[in-house]
Amino acid sequence: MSTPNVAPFSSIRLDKYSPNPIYLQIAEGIGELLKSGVLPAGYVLPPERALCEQFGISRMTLRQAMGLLDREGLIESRRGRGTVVTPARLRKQEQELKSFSEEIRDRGGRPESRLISLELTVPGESVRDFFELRDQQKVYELLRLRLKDGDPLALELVRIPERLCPGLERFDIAKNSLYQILEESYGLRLENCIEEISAEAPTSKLRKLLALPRNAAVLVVNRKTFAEDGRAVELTRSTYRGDQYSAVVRSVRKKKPILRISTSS
Amino acid sequence: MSTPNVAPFSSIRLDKYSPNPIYLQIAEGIGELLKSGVLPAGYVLPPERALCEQFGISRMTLRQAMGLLDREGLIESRRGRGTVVTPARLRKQEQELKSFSEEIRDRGGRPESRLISLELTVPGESVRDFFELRDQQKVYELLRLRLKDGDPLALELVRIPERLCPGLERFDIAKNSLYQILEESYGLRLENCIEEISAEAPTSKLRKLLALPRNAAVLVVNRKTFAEDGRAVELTRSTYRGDQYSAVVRSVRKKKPILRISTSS
DNA sequence: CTAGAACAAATGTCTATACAACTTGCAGCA
DNA sequence: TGCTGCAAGTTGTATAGACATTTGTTCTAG
Repeated sequence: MSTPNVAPFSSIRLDKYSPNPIYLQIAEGIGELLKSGVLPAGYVLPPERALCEQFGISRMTLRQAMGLLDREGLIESRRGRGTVVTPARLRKQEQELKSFSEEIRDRGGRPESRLISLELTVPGESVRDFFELRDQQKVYELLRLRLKDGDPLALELVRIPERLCPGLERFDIAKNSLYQILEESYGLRLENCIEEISAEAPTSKLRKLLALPRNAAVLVVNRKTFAEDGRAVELTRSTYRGDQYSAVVRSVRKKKPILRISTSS
Repeated sequence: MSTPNVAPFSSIRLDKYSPNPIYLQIAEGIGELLKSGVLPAGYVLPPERALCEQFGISRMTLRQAMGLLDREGLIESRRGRGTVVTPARLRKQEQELKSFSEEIRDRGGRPESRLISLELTVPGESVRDFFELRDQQKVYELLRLRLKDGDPLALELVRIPERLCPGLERFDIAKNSLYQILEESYGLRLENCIEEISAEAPTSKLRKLLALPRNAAVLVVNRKTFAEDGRAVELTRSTYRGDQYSAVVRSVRKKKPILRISTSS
């Protein structure tokens, strides 16, 4: 149990003329102290009123900042007792939508991509329904081999409606991230996806492409991606080498009520 | 685009003497209207000041309620414009930690369990490190066959330190949910888990147990479960029939800043 | 010595208000 | 006609204070 001490907070400088509101500056400042470990897990924060005085702000404003930190699971407050720093492993961490390249890089690998084919075709019924297309509206079908550190890791079949990105074939898809092209050149801001992960035995064709050892399985990820406005953007089937790749998922136990105050930009 | 209309909100009754605070009552009331579809996606909520007057509360209190709804992705506010109801598919939905039984039931199946063995053993090094055990401290090893609608679906190996649940063998584990026993009889409140999902080719023993067809793969889920206080509680390896089961994951694109106010109980 | 009362300290809830920043539509002017 | 600028409406940010509720401690009465 550490003693509340105002000293570490003096490093936080408020800029009254910043475009960022005060409560955000406070939250970011304290958040830094928490994430960097300057304030260790179990540390008892000074009472709200002391911090208000320290920063020269009103209590509601401070509580707005504390709400953000609480929402991230960085601190935990209890009425009558005080506010303590949460141990790192209890902090929240949302499942994050990443492109193949982003994910491989996060895992410390070097991603690479080889375009096998790019076609513009009339989709089957299920794909057409998913994208809510009319008859004869086409979709791009992108077949790519994905590599990590030079070795084949996955085969990826991407489907995107032509309507959302006309002229996609003019981009150098092997060089640039597909997500980057969609976001920057077509203004499609991806927001969330749903993935269905299953296991299959590989076909012989796939065995060759991925250089699979005998008796290996593949991990199949079917991803549906949606834009901020809710439109379906992408339907992708990725087939990973089962001996080289695994998906990581983090879940939380459902609570009865809702939680705490924070603020939106 | 619908016209703001105060009428639907008159169904919300506030109880000044309820143990639940006003802002929670408001959030739950409006949340009901949103989730039930009484207020459809795209509906423009009355301005905050109108709602304040309607409910007879101050604006800050109303905004506390709105913050909760925003945090759940049920509504979206824009400065200068107003607040609209979010379409269902854009609403947030946290990845939820479920037991096998809970998950199968949610998918509309009938879960069943057959205990194959229950041993109390001294664990190997990696397991001991994970649970932070001293030499000679033991763990329960539970091997169960899991069935859905009478058919084998998965083989599950659960490891739990004896220290956390001494006398576990006295419970009828086939009948009762293990999670329920841990929570209700040992006070272990599970909070989150991390799962690593991979694909493998089954061993011949596994092929028999799960009645796997020729040339089928298995989906392997390694789950680490933690309690509210951060202690490691459970280490489980589940092996599912690849042709019968798939995992579903929902991810969101990372935003730059943080979001909005809400409150903790 | 203990049980209970009183108190102090901390967070939780709520009010009433003021001003800032953004959006939209409209009036008025060139 | 077309553009500018303004006014009204809406959400975002911030203040200062009051009281409620919970927890832990201290003091007192028995």
